[in-house]
Amino acid sequence: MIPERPLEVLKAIVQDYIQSNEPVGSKSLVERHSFGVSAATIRNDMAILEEEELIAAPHTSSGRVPTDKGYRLFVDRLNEVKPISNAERAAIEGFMSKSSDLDETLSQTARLLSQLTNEIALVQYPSLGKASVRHIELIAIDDKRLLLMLITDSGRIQQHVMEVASGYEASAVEKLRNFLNEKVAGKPLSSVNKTLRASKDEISAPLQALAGTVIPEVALLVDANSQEKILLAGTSNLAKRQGEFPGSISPVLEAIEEQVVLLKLISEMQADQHGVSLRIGRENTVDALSNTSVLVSGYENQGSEVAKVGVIGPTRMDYSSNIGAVRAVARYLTQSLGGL
Amino acid sequence: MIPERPLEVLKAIVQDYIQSNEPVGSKSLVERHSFGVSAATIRNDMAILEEEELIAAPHTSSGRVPTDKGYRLFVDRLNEVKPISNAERAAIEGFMSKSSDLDETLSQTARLLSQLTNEIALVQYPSLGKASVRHIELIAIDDKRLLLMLITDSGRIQQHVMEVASGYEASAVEKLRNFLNEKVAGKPLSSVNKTLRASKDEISAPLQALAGTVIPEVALLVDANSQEKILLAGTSNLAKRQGEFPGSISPVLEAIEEQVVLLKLISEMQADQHGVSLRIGRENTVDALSNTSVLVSGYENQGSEVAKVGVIGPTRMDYSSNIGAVRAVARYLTQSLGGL
DNA sequence: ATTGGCACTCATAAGCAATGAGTGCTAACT
DNA sequence: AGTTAGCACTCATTGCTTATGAGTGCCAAT
Repeated sequence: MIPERPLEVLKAIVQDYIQSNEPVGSKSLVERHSFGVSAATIRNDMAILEEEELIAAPHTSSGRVPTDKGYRLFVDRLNEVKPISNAERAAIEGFMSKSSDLDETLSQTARLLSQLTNEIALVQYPSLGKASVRHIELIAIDDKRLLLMLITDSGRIQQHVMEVASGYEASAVEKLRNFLNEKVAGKPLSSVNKTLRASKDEISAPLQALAGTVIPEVALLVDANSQEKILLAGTSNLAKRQGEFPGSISPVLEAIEEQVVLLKLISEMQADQHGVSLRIGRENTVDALSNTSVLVSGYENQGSEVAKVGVIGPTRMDYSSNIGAVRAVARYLTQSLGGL
Repeated sequence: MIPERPLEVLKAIVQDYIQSNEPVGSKSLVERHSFGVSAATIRNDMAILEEEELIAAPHTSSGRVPTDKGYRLFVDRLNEVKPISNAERAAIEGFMSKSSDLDETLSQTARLLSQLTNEIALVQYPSLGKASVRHIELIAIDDKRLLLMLITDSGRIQQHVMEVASGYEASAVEKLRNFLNEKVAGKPLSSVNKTLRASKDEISAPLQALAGTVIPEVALLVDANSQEKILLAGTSNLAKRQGEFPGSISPVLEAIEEQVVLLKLISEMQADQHGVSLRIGRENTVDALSNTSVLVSGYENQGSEVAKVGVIGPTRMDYSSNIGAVRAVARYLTQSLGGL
């Protein structure tokens, strides 16, 4: 077990390093914090920390830098989450309450969070997997095309224009619409395909032709769009702090533009005691993100978590503030989703 | 008037500089191109070009670099647009023909163009200003909320969920829907508000209450959403070539994330003889983009230009290839929009 | 367990000469 | 008049050496 003071030293190292982006040495440490002991003593403590691989020296005889493991211990045991300031709270509230449109709400949330944290913000669209159908709409656009819409209880709206053999009856469209809604409205998305397949026979003969075209499209919409989607904002924040960043930022940008990778990553993350989930450096299985930390929190709709919201930044990000900000934003997002 | 050979020299300088990103000197110039004259002669020609401010020297006695004006003359008079390769054509065709969904088509286009050019690609959503209404849809979600949808002939779909005083009749919704479509379907968006205001009195009494809530929302949808929208892709391309970029890239990223600025810029741009429009360096009124060139082409729907597609990159981009790529992508986009 | 002292390391900065690509200019050449 | 060779000059870049100094590790003393 690591004794008390060395842990305090680690905490100080993390804080100083986050602030200065310079390896921190024993001397500057005793200057800036009042440990009541001398630099030599701190050096002994640092030796312990290095032994435990909580800190490392970029080169022999230079200051120390926290390792991923060091950051991990810091956030798990040493860090007090900084509550967001009143100004920030005001900013969030002002931002959030504006729109009742899902797309807009989410993209505003992303922008807000990136400004609050100075990191890259990500907002995942409410997952369709857990959602249920609120309504299916079928609209005749012209005599050859139908617009099919799928509205979920999270407010997400998917639409698809499809070609149909011309010459269908206007009333047929309406009947089919009613039929579809009767069958699947209120049901979870995951059951839609099965339900529709099962009730194929119940369709009256004159509708069969139309239904034959439409139902596969419904299936397609459900499937294709249970593909998740992520919104990003503040990519320039990364570029801005490029100097502070070890190595090149472009692989990072590439990785996060690759939605599939990012989705896989955040879907693996489960909330911890703070209500957030954090991957530090190499804890991210994605190689390009080995110098970054990913911090997410879930937000809810109708009482269950539907998706994640969070930030991506250098491992030496300000965990105290960022955890607070992400948590707050997730909470407000849940709230404003309830009103949608 | 500038004589022939100096222009050839300028062309060579631009080509070499685009390729190497190093100031180019008289000696390497005669080595790589067969002018049939000596380096000293080229130096004289370069003196002329410098006099005309077509090239400049970063510091005394170093090679020369084209100025914005130099690039301008190059693209206007010296550059032959490189037709896209068969491989590229195949890539475009494969990419484009996949989806019949507007959102997807556009975002794929953006990704495609960024890969083709290795620049940041931008795709503007079809402008609502020139579009007309294909259909208005009004859907009861539950007893307190209505979903209002506006579908334009370009395939763009806008929707908005609104709260209404509870207790409306299902039939009222349908009647109002019919009424709205009768009035504005097929009409240009710009006339919708006026038309609806004018025909307010024609609404039968029982519908008045509902109409009073809905019509302002329609207006809102038309107005708020004639706000244009731009899709970006390949921001990492900029980061990747960061070394080649004078100064910092982060102001550039910030500027293009600021949609308003970008929209204003590209809306000012009018196609030239090549079918594309190009702003080089300081020709962009936006300060942050003084080291970048913006290259766009219009794409059409139903015979008239509805929006722009293009790339943003360093002024020393490969104009020959990029102009070809942007033009081709715009053409294919027009084509695949026709099928939507 | 803590501390002062001390030798040692090593990144960084500063100074300096050599290199070489590139220029501008002049005088000779066609 | 246009072209060229020659030459002196500029200046970024490179490599080299030499401080400087922050920081370490370790030991003997407290």
